[in-house]
Amino acid sequence: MENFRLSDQDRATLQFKVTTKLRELILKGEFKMGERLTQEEWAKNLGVSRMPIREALRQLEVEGLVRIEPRRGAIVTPISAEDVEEIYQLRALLEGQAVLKSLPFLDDEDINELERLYEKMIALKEDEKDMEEYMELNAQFHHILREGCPWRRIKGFIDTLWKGIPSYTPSVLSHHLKEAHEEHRLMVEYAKQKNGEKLKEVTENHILRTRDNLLKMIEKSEKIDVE
Amino acid sequence: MENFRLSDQDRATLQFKVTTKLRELILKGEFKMGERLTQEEWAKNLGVSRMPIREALRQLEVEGLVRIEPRRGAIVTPISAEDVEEIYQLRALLEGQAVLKSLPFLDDEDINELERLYEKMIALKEDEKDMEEYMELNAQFHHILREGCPWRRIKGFIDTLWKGIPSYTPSVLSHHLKEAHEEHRLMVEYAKQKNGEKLKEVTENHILRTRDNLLKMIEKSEKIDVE
DNA sequence: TATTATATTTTATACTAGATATAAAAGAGT
DNA sequence: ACTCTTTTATATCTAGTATAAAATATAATA
Repeated sequence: MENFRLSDQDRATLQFKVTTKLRELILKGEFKMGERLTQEEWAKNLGVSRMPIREALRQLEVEGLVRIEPRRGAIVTPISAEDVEEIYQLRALLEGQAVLKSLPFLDDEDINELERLYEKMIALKEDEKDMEEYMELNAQFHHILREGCPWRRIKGFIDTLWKGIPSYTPSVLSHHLKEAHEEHRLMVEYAKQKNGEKLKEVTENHILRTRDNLLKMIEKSEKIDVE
Repeated sequence: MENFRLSDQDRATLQFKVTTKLRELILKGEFKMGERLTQEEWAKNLGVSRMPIREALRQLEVEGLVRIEPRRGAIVTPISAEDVEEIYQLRALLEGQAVLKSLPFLDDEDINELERLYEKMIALKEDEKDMEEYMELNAQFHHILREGCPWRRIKGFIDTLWKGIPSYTPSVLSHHLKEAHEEHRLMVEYAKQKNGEKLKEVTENHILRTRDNLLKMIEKSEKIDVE
């Protein structure tokens, strides 16, 4: 009983739920490229009025998942390999900077939490159930690292990028686990040493390597689709 | 008659106008720190219903100008020196990357437009009226430079940062004009040469130097306020 | 009397639903 | 094939209702 962090504030508003639901559907690939998302249709589908849908769409526009044209509506713009490249390269750029600014503000409690999460991650098995858990722990790990950063905007941008990351199958993930574990270990190490520059460096490399692994996987799976 | 660029798409919706208006008011410092912005009050003030206000606030939240607490409403969070530091440092980071990715996609027409804008800027006088013109030309100049970049998200982030920049008095600006002119000249030069790395470098330095000038000015003006 | 707890009123947001305006599509006429 | 009109679909806006938080008043206890 030590973690009081709210999962995402207690945003129990309808608008928040609708945003989460639609984001999930888009990232799962439930919409075709360029498909139009009509407000009334989805209001019916989700059993709410049109306004929460409207507001959700406006937020998803900022996240880059839909494009809104005035008086024309929302057009879904799903994720391509180019998007993965963009998201991860920007994450490297921004999270590198964020952890550097964050580190001086992290206390012993935070560092302990990092280590605890690291231990949990290396203890996981590589089956489907545990990979979901891994995703969650990994997100928490990175979140704590940047949390101390006093810059509001950079944290907002990074959160947006995280929300735009499609969820990948366990097989994709398990391939990069060994490397990821070692990088995470180094990150904890440098955080303990309060070595900001080194922490920034390994964070950037960690994210860029993840990008390379994902792109390789996507390339492979696209080839299989064609055959 | 060669410039068909729409000022910001022809977003003639009420919601767009309201967002623009409220953003302007916040950046002008018309609200006190932490002041609550009630929907109904501003609906009356602007002569519209509450919904366009709601949507505007949600967008301004993403831009970091207000904070929305569920069932409590919008709280204005104005700009501090720390914010200026953050905005310009992030602009350097992101615009540097964006122009690098953009340059290969810029055609001769774009480069000519850059040069034309540069010529216009150096021809301006340093009085108030012309400084407003300078701000506009400068924004267009930077916009064209990054426009070719195929990454949606980075351009969205940069646009957000630009929207959050408070407008400064001519006296602040005129102090850095000579340096800015020289940097802009170099940027045109490197763009012509298709030298992406150099362009990135000078763009970053240009923005960071602007940051330093602004911070010095803010420091000075804050001292005057205290006396 | 002061102070805490509880009930009531007030205020503002979140939501629903209906009216309006606008843009794309279909159809009629040249 | 092209322009103009009509239709239809759908986003945008207004207005009214419900609900939650905050403020105030009332009661109870030390």
